[in-house]
Amino acid sequence: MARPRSFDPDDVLEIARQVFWQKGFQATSLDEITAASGIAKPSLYAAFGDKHALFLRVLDRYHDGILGWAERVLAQPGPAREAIRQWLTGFIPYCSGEKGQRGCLSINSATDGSLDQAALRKSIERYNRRLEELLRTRLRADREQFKKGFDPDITAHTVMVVHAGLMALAHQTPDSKQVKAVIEQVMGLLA
Amino acid sequence: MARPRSFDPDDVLEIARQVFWQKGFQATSLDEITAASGIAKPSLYAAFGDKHALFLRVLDRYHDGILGWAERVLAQPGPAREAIRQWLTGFIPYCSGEKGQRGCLSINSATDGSLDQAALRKSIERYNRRLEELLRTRLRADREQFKKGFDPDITAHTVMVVHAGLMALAHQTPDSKQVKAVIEQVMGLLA
DNA sequence: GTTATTATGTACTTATAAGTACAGAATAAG
DNA sequence: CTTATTCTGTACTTATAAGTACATAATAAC
Repeated sequence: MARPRSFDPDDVLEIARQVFWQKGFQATSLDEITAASGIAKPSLYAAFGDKHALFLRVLDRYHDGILGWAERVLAQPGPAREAIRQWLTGFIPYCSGEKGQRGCLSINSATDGSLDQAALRKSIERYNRRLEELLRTRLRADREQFKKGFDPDITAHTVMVVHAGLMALAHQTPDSKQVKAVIEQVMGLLA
Repeated sequence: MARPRSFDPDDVLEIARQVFWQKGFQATSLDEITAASGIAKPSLYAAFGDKHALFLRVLDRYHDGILGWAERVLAQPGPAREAIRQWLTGFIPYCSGEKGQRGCLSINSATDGSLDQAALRKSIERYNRRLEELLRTRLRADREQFKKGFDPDITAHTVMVVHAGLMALAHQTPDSKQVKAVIEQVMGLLA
């Protein structure tokens, strides 16, 4: 028995993600988000809390999206090697060329010194832990396909490092061929 | 025939670097730099220009420091493999444990969406190009030490990606043993 | 010592952006 | 239709931080 909300919170989170992703947390003003979304500040504050809380919601959403996708790709039948190759390859559009310029929202946030609040660190940490767990689990399961002495745990972490590196260097708009070549070379470690 | 400057600009750049590195460009106010350095704002403006110009000076200095060190390490006699292992290993204190938390000033800046001014992008691009060139040159020179089909150019870039990844993940304070293990595994690509 | 010149420190202006007060609009229940 | 309740938009307050005006201090040349 009250006036209903005039917008879908998910739509606003989607728009906020675009703005935050483009300019970063600090440099994004709420006025820009109200301009992009058409939602006035009091409504944003009522729905999401302050700027940090809004950003946390956006980041969690971003994490969930990537984790869901990773789960699907890494659960594929066939050799672990191919699943992981496909996982890495899937990032190419996001870490090369024009679209890749903004890099990864999570890594951009992790490297932003002004964002070391506990909640954000926790969200990022959890995301990385889960991603690495997916890789590790898959590599462990297919252990016999690899050479003797193959260490799935270290390899999972190495793949995380490569992924982070590709996303960090994405801001220089590298060529997609170059990214592909690096992935192919790294696949040499999965043997 | 005038009043001499009461401070060494290099000292101020050193202090500014610490503050910028800890908190990031946006979150660092000039008041914090005046507090840390004891130099009042008008003197900073007279000596360095505005905040962006000061940061650019700091970043260039940072780049020069790492490039100088890389040049020394990579010019070492002995196998290229060992030189590069030593180069990567040298970053361990800066990408693990408490001290590693702040990561790499250059990568932190590259991933900061609010910093996409031309001058900064150029400085970072040049830095990365030079580093990769040092690696590539060294790998090319020792080409015969590697297996047939070894590609020094791609490998140089892969090492850059790993380096960037380690620095990006540094903010989670990983264990130095884990970093070491990743480096050792990646060294498997230099064969 | 005087003077021209450049640095320093205080205190200011100005702009921007986070967060909110409040009046009015929209709905569901009765 | 009335009313309680919650949302919306305008306009505000407040804080912070970039950049500067101006008076003063310190030096080198003469």
